[in-house]
Amino acid sequence: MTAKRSYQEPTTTVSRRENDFPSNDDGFIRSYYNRSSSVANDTANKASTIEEQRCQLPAFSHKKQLLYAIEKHSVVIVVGEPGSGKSTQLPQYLYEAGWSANGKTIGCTQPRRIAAAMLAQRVSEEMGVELGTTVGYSVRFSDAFNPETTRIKYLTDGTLIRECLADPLLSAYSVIMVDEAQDRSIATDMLLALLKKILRKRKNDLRVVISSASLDAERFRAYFDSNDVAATTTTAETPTLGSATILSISGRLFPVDVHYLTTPCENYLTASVEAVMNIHTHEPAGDILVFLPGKDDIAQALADTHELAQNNDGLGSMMLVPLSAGLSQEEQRQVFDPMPAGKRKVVFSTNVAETSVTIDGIVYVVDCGFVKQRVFDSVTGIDKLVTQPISRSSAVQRAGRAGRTQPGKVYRLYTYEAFKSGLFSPHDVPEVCRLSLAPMVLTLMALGVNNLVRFDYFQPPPPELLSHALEQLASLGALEPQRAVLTPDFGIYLAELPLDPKLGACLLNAAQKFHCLREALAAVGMLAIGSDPFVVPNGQRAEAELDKRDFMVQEGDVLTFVNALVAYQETPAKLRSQWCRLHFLSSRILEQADRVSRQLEGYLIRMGYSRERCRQSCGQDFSRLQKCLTSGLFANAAKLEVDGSYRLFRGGPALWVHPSSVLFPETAKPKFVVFAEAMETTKLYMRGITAIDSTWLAEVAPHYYSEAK
DNA sequence: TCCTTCCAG
Repeated sequence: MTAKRSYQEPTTTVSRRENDFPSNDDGFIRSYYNRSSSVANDTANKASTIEEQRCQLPAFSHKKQLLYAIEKHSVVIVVGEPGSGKSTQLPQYLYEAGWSANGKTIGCTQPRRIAAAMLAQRVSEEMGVELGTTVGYSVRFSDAFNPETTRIKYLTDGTLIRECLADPLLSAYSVIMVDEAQDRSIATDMLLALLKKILRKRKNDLRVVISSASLDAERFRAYFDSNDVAATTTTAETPTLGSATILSISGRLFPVDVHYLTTPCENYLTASVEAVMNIHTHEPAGDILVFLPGKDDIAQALADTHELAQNNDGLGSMMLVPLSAGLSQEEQRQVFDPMPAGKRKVVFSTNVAETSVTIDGIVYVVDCGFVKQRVFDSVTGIDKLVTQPISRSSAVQRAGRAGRTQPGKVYRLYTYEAFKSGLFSPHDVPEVCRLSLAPMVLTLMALGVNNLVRFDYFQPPPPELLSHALEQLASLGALEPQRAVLTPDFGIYLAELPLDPKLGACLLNAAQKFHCLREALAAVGMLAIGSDPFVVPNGQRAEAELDKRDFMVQEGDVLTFVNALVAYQETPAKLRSQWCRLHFLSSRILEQADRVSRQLEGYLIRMGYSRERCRQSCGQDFSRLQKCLTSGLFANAAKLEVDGSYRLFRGGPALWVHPSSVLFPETAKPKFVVFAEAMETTKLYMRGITAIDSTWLAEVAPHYYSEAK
């Protein structure tokens, strides 16, 4: 039994918050409380027309202001909370005001594919046009637009960056709105920098709208203000434009009461279960959303809550649901199912529910205060998965999930003092400061950015990450010797491929040297997805493992995955999901990998490789495929140690075979391997392992390995 | 003895 935990009285919390929150985030937090809920909500207005609903959105009252700002400034930064209508309305206002009258397009980027598609759907309905005509979208693997007629186009920031490769000035667009810029993904940061560069060349005919949910707007303005946009010639026809200006749009969130622990908890898992039980026994109806760092935590919390609920009479009226990315559509659906009267839904979720997935009807949020984040170590070249305290903006975002449809409450499983202390940084560390930059550097170079150190980044990345990326690209043969220029026979093709450069190199080498594209496309498709297609259903471990033997080969995981994907691709489409169930394979993962490998085949064909070349198989000569994988992954070559771990040739920490690997049993361990990725979780694990012959290293990467060891 | 989340014509 765990000790009872007490929460501060909400009233005390509120008054303390207003008195001594640091002014920096004070405004943000308090804005939840001071929001007048005078704006009627959608359910109360079922009868109102689309046009009436549009007029009720907070964005509507700022329409004139926005249009004026965009007339006079080349960059407008819009700060708007969820529900303000900025993503749906702003592009429409611009369209109505004639910004696309010259045959140009108003683009609006989103960090996520689903958001782009859904917004396009919504806006086409509001405008009464068919999706794909005046309003369209374009994301990877799916689009609906017509270059002739589409005037409002939603796309992912990655797609727009790809469009830059073909049209460096983005001349098809008159306005580009970068939505959700607070996301700070590598793609968003890159896009901001590219747009700043483009603005210098398109002083008067391009407008940029940056929209962000955080109050960090000043930073965006400072960045764009340093652009020399207005400092050039001014004539009557081209009056001087102010550079960047800021506009605020209030949101439609309801007040959320914040509760902190009075004493720190030792274990966020037990604390979160207690919080759920407390809410369930003491609070009125309303669903609960619990934020936890990982899937394991979710499963454990769910089991614990289930047990506690069963042991307490009358508490069985809860419906417990897990939520994380990677669940099937079917599994995700029950998160959205409305509850019958008297039943309370409790969703245990990872970060997906913070931005990607929005669940209606959440009244209570339990926030454990932690998140798992990927961090890349440029010294070892190893990714880590680190559980760490969330940022304050993340805490605000999580809290906001309780106030979408009615006033709510958030229970933070940490103390107010801790929240106020340096433990919670104001913002998340942006991706450019914590991930491998090789893909970004490759794209920037393809766009003609040659001086990567002096490039005008939105936020300059750490030098060691940049030099690691340059070294990696050079070692793969993508750069001219001693020069930061892409090689014409390899580097520029590598930049075309939507892949990590290591995997792209495997693919190009398969086409150019090893003639095994059939399998290489499958291997790279699987590795790009990064998931294990073999599933182990509860209680069927033995059967699943037995069946996996049909695909398993001693050469390792990648070739085993290739066997599974090739077999999947040879199964008639109609039978595939049944075939997957029979063989304990995930049809979702194989379908994704198949889609990626078919898209990559399309790229190769456009590069001039024939369809026959793309279908060329290594047959039973697996060593060709193994060499091909070695040719891209040679920097991740490791040799077996006596304790069963592996070590990189250049030294470094002990690397372990993941228990899910076909090479996990002691007897299966080859002397030498290459792996696709190393990731530190509970231990430092290799992923996507392939057995190799050590003599191949000097053969495929002589510059890296002088001789076999 | 086990992996957070996104994304790329």
